[in-house]
Amino acid sequence: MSLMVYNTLKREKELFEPLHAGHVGMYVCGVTVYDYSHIGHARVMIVFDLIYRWLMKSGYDVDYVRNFTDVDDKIIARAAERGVAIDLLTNEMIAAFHSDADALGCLRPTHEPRATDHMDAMVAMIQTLVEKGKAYVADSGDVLYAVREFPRYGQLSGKKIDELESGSRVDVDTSKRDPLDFVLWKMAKADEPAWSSPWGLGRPGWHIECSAMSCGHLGKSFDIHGGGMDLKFPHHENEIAQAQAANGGDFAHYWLHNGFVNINAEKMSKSLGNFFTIREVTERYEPEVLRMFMLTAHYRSPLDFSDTALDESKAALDRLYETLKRVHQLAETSAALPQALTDIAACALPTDFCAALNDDFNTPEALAILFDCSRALNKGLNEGGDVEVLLGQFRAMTALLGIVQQHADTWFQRGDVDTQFIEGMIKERLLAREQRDFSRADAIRKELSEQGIVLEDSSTGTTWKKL
RNA sequence: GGCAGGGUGGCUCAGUGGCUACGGCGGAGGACUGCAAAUCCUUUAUUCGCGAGUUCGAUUCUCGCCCCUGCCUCCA
Repeated sequence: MSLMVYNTLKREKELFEPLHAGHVGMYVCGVTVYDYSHIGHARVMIVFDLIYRWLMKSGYDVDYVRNFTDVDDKIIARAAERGVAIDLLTNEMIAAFHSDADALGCLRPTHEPRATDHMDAMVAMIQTLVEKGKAYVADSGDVLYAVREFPRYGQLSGKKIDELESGSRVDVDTSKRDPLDFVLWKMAKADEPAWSSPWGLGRPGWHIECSAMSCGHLGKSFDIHGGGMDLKFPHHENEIAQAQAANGGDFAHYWLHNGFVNINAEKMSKSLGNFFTIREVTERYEPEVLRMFMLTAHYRSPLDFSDTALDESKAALDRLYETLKRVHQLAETSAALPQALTDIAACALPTDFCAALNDDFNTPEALAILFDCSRALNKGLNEGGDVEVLLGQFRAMTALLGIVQQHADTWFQRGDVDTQFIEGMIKERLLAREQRDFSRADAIRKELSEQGIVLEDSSTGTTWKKL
């Protein structure tokens, strides 16, 4: 089966063919670590985590690199504001990022470089650009990239230099040869962190960081470069210009961009105040709900965030967990544990599920297949048929998507609950039912229900869950 | 203004040149149950923004129009 991916550079889906057989190099732009990550970041983490998982499942040896931008104006400002050292702030935010990503079920990339650990590579790349006449030292002392010296500038975004300049909102900086020229090396101001370079003390511009880190880990040419839609221009455009001009290689072959998380159909942003951090959301919803929510839409589509949408994702997930719960019940009563419960690696994915993911990572379609499987499984469980194959598929699909990874009881019985009290009430109700004292039984159920506890009677006994 | 991507049932979200337009949420009816819950079954868009064209046939291709979002400044 072959993987088709939408390549922003070509503006069409194309067959994915890695540079080196059996191996994939993937670089994804990470975050600037000056604050907690928001749900927009969560989308990038989850989207590329899924892509990472699918590439590995497809048999590729994947080098997945995601950076941390740990030197930047915002970081400097935030550290000053808080009166703490920059390291302290960035280390704290990186730790927070990891705990968020882990909670969302994202696997750690193979490499997570920090910009400050790659200064030499950045300086070297800038030096090459200066030597090749693609960059120059401006009157301000900053080193700038000369966009006019790179004829293919605009290949990714489809923008033309002249069109960009007419109606441009860029403030004209007189030290620039062209208003679009961007900073490669910024001269240090007093009290700012600085590194030495042939042009004096300073620090790198944002764009060169990613070019240096990606090429440093993956080579001059590699397979996939990803990031959020808004990074297409100017960030990725500039990365291409730098890397191609400096290395002469073709840089990344496939450019993948995920759509935005919107609030009320508008882009989430701090200026609009419609901004949620991952931890704010996961305080109110299980992290898996957020992950599920991200998978319900195709990765390139915009995704409207709301409590209603989250509630729907929660409901959808509950449905899947109901199936799992029944499987657990089956396992408890049957002599031999189904292999699918003990050995997920041995479980095969359905062909149409694979086809969905091979079609530009179509997770909504993949989920539809999962739900079909869930229904078939429920039915098989109802009718007492052989469900081994279906169960294996169910487990394999949920494992790949990174959802339904908890025990059903953990999922349904979480939160503030007095288990002993509930179990006691259930026993009392059972007794009442045996004596056909249904009004007493119903009173017990009502009392529990008022505490958000729902009872479910089945042939194997009564179970409960918390709403 | 330039560039990019959209408009599919009450909501959400897939998809295809032609068989009954995927799935989830919600609604209705039924089976099961002492009654529920959960589950299963049935049902819920003569129709895919509007108009025209291509075609034997278009929601799917082409053109025009209307509307929405993003990028063009830091941004996932």
